[in-house]
Amino acid sequence: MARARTGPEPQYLKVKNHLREGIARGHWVAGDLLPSEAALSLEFGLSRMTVNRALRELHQEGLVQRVQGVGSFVAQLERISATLTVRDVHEEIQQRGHRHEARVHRLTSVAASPAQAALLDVAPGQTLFHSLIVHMENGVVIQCEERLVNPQCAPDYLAQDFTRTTPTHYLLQVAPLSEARWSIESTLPSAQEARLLHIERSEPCLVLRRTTYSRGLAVTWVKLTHPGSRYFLQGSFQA
Amino acid sequence: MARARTGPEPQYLKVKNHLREGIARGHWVAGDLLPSEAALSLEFGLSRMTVNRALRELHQEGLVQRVQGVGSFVAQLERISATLTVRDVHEEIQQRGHRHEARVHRLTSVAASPAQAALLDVAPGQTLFHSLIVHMENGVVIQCEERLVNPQCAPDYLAQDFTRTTPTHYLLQVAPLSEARWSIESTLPSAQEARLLHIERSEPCLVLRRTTYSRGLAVTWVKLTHPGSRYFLQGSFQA
DNA sequence: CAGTGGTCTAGACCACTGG
DNA sequence: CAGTGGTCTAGACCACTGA
Repeated sequence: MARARTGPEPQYLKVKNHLREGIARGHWVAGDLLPSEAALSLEFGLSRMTVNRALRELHQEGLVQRVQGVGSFVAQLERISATLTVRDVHEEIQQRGHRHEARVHRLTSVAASPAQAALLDVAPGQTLFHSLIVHMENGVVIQCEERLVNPQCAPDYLAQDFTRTTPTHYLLQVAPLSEARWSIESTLPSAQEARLLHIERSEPCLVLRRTTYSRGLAVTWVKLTHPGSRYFLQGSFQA
Repeated sequence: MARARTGPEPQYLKVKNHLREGIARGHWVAGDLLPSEAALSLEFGLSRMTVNRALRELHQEGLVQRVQGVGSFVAQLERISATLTVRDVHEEIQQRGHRHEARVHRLTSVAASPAQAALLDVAPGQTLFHSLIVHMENGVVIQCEERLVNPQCAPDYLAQDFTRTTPTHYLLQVAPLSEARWSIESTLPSAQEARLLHIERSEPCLVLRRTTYSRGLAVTWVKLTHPGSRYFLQGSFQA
């Protein structure tokens, strides 16, 4: 997807880069007023629409603050944002050129406890699917995946072979993703998790919890537990 | 900044929402070909530019895959992305309506060890600034901030009063942010960190490491250590 | 070749801001 | 009021794809 144009650099990108570099070099600092669309149109000899696109995209990227009737300003970068991408384990491991294996420790239906019911926003006692799967990279356990699934959204969940596909992959096919809420924390593993991950109960774990919604319904809740010594998240932020 | 228009919904948003809902409802599923710009122009009675904007923005948001000469497709959402925002501690605590306090335990210059030199991409032995600050929310320690700073980028770093401003805030003023690389992991604290955070050495911590660049130079490296029991990251993903 | 998306123009009308 | 950004049009030319 990276831009692979053969032709010359688009004009709107020239404007974007001009402003981006000016900001990066400190020519304009946070809070400064940038040239207006009209001024940039003249300076670059472009139509206003083209300049507008450059400024609009910088705004979408959070680098520029725009106020109708006033002007465009360099944004206060008090927050540092980055895109956190949570990939499907299978895909992530394969991309590293490694071998992925999964062991299904549990795949059953349960009557929702009050706590479980709250996670998926259903009534206590309602039937839910519950799975517990351990994922291995080249034979080493790196993730323990405990999951609750709303049967309404994926009635055939229990019939899947999760040594051949992953719950994430299956559920995304069955129920198009519309929203997700997640959290990341650091905790000690439960006795069961320690056993499944082959670690001591004293080894810290990176835990990712996520609830996924489709068409306004909570489809699934998942807790992904990783040994802290074998897993971390990373990313970068540009501009 | 949230859209607060008084007038009617813009046309390009109508098209965006139409497509977004179709995807969320499963009318089109991952890999499906969406109507062409020309088709949508006719359907909605809009110019191609307006429809183009709708599709382009959906592409930028990762929901749609576009191939020149072929068409626009519903993207494979194998990855779940979210914007991870790392805020300035001070701002984060104030936003919760709480009181922020900082204690400066170290603020000195050091000769870079080989390991430290590598973090900021300078020569070993070069002078670096080293700070160790503890941040408290309503009197409770929630973050231990260890930082290395390149003196070239912030020569007056040692003269700042970090009980009144934060290093993040100061450095963003002095050296405009152009790039950052970060990682998140779960580890046990060092003896020093445990002491500063008032926790046992057996309590897991959420650790955020980040290197920040300005004008191509590494400005600062920071390690933010949080007690796992008192801190976690969270976020959401839409569309 | 016809159909797609990628870009660009030279206008236009509007809503909003500040003096 | 003049100046700003927000949106929209009806064309245009181009690069790319697949038949």
